[in-house]
Amino acid sequence: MDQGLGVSSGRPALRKAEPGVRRRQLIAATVAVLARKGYAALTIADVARQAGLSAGIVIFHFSSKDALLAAVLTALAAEYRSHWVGALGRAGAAPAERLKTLLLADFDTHVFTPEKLAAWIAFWGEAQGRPVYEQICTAHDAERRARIEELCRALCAEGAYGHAPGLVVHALDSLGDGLWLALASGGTGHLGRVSAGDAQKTIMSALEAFFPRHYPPSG
Amino acid sequence: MDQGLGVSSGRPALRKAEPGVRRRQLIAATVAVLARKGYAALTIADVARQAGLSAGIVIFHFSSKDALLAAVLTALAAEYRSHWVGALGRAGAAPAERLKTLLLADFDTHVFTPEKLAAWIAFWGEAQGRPVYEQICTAHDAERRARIEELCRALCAEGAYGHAPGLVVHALDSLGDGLWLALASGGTGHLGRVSAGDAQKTIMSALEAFFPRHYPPSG
Amino acid sequence: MDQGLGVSSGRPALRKAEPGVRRRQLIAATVAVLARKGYAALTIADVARQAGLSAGIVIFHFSSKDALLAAVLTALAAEYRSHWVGALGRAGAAPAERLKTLLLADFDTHVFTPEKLAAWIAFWGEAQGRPVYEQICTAHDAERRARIEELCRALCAEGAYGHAPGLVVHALDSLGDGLWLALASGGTGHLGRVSAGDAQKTIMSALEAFFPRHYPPSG
Amino acid sequence: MDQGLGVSSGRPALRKAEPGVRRRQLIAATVAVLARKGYAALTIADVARQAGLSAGIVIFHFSSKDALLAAVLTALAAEYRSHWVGALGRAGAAPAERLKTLLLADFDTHVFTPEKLAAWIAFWGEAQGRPVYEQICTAHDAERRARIEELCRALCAEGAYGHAPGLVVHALDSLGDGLWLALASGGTGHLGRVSAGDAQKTIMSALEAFFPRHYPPSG
DNA sequence: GATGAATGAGCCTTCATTCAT
DNA sequence: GATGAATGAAGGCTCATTCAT
Repeated sequence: MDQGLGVSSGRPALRKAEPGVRRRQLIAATVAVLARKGYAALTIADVARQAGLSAGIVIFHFSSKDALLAAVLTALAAEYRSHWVGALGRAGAAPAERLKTLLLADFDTHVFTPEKLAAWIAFWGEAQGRPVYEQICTAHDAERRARIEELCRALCAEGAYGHAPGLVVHALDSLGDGLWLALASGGTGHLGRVSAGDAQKTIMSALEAFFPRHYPPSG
Repeated sequence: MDQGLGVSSGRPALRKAEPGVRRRQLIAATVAVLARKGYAALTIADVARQAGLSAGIVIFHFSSKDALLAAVLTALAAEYRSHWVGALGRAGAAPAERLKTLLLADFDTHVFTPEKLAAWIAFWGEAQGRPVYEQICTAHDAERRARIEELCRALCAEGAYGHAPGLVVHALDSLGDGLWLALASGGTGHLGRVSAGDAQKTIMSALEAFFPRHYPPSG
Repeated sequence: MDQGLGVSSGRPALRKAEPGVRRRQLIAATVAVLARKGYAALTIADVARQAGLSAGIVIFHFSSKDALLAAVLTALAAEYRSHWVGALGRAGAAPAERLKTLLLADFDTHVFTPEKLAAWIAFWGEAQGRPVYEQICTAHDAERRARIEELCRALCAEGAYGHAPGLVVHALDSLGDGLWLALASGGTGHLGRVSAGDAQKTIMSALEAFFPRHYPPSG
Repeated sequence: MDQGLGVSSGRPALRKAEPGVRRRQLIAATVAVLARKGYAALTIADVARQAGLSAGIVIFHFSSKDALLAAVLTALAAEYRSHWVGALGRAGAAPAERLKTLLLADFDTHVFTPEKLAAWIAFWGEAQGRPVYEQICTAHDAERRARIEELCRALCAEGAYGHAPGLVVHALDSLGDGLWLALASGGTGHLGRVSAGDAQKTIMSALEAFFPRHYPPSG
């Protein structure tokens, strides 16, 4: 359910909204602008217009454009983490199921809308030379990667595959990022227009290839 | 051999350089600034300073900042294509060798320096809403993808793997992009610091998983 | 005794303060900010923070920032006048004593704190082009100057000094202003750090020089 | 002769003016605006308009508004110093003549136009809390004050006046500042409109009072 | 070709003022 | 009376672009 950045923007401004609502509204508006115009072209005026508010209020709530963008990335990262943690919580105990759940969660279109994907990519592009952005992501990423690693090691041990688990982890993790890229940019990522479902099928085909005894090939 | 963007920047300006040299010099300077400051923060003045020239001359040679950036991306794409085309030309006739050659070529550190990778990522991040950038990449990418697809189909047919070739192509292509991301941003892409060699090993482990009869596992 | 601007600022806001208290509190806060940040950098938010109140209430009580500042200057001028008028009221009948009392009253540290001096100087600096400020001061100043002139003429007549009384008045009046400047800015006014006592001694040395028969040299 | 800040403003902009001319022109324009609108109300746009140039060029030459204002004060201080140093150079050897020359030099209307006086006062008003401004003035002031002190001590010794020389110095120095204030603000300084000639007469009357044997009373 | 002063559009940010609560 | 979110008008500053030299 959309509790995070899903505040629909464009509504008329209400005076005295309860605390936090304005921030969420402005963060959602920023994501929308980020997806539409990219990072470099985004202006505070765009965000304000998107939210149906004035430019002054953006600074009032976030102090600066930089702080707003950092808050947006933080919110995206928090929502991302809370999604995969939740999915893992609802998954069974079998490592194979858990790994599949974790990897496919990235392509749940209910949460990761094209807009949010585009916002992510925009941040990736600007992360170089902006240690702030890298730091915001790194903590969460490390946690998720550790889960993937645990599960891959469990599967490798159970299935006696002979893979170097580190490389498999690296491959599955990078594959996910690459698929997001392909999904978001539909062309820049070397591929034609693909859907989230295609990405999930691709993830599965990789799992089948790496761990055939745990994921019996469907084809 | 085409050294493309290899013109070292920062050298003192030479008067009366033959046409084309200045352009290459400025493109190399732009790549350097892109890697250091990212797309959004790049200014014409930065590029000029990096090249040891004046801001006016940048506009003189490229008409506008947008045109400069388009020229940079075009040059990167041309160099990229010429590299894999060349590698494929030097490879043998066996599909397995050709596929490996093609995929590993992306991580030849002689050509794809960290600086250039960073520049690529910067463009990816800004590609949304800038059809110009997508168009520049798409033509070349489609060509490379067609080669990968041919080779994968050949391997699938030869090895009777039962994979859906389309998914494998998608996986291998996206994996490459994800690895570039990991390589360039060392953390943002869900991963710790990795080397180009790690990326190549990871590619190989995927090839071994998808096509075990063609790439006998090394572990 | 009228303590004027002596309401200490920074205290927690009291609800339902009787009218006039809030105004005095805000005026005192403004003086404090004026002394700390100067005229140009003063903001309503600063004043409100200094008073422990909100920005809205400042406008509520004074209608506008300009009106607040005019009220502050008016209050300073009123307090200034009431001080020298009171001092003169307590002085004897002899012109020499009365002149000395009047001139030294400007340096009574009990009333003219460094904070208030700084606020005065800030207004002086901004008085050009702001006729409002000049008007507020002129009326009171003229009155005080008339007293000085009366007394100087009396002394000149009594002592047969041969001075042009107008020039002596001008000198004594300007000297007072110059000493305030030196006192307030401790360096900008051509002088090192000086105390109010030094200023009073300097005033006395001028009186001794101009009217030696009335103020027998102490040195 | 007016070499300092005397570049007349308002002239049409010439391309490629020799270096330093634009800076002087902009400093002169700033002085004019400072005199007309005061420190707080001065904007970069005002300065540019006064100089007949664009706002951008002000930043181009001075980096920031603060740096421009510091440059203006520095220029005023340098011109001030060079004026009294020059006057002293042209004066005779007698301390009495030298002191008179030094003190009256402050009121040479050829150099210290009403505009410049107003600019000085504006800086004095803002000097509190701006250590930059105080520092710029202090060095020069200390030097001038040392000269006054030397001369006063010489006169006191020669004339056996019995004054405390320190107080006389303080009085003469502060009197000068106070007279500038009176001159510049014509009312705020407790006085009606006065001329530079009045100020010089007032200075002379103080010298006559302090050192009657050196400056025989004219009245 | 090359330079760099100059312009002007547009952005971020500040801040006095308003007003619903 | 009092608060503080919200607005809107500037203002300082950046930067792509122009152009005289």
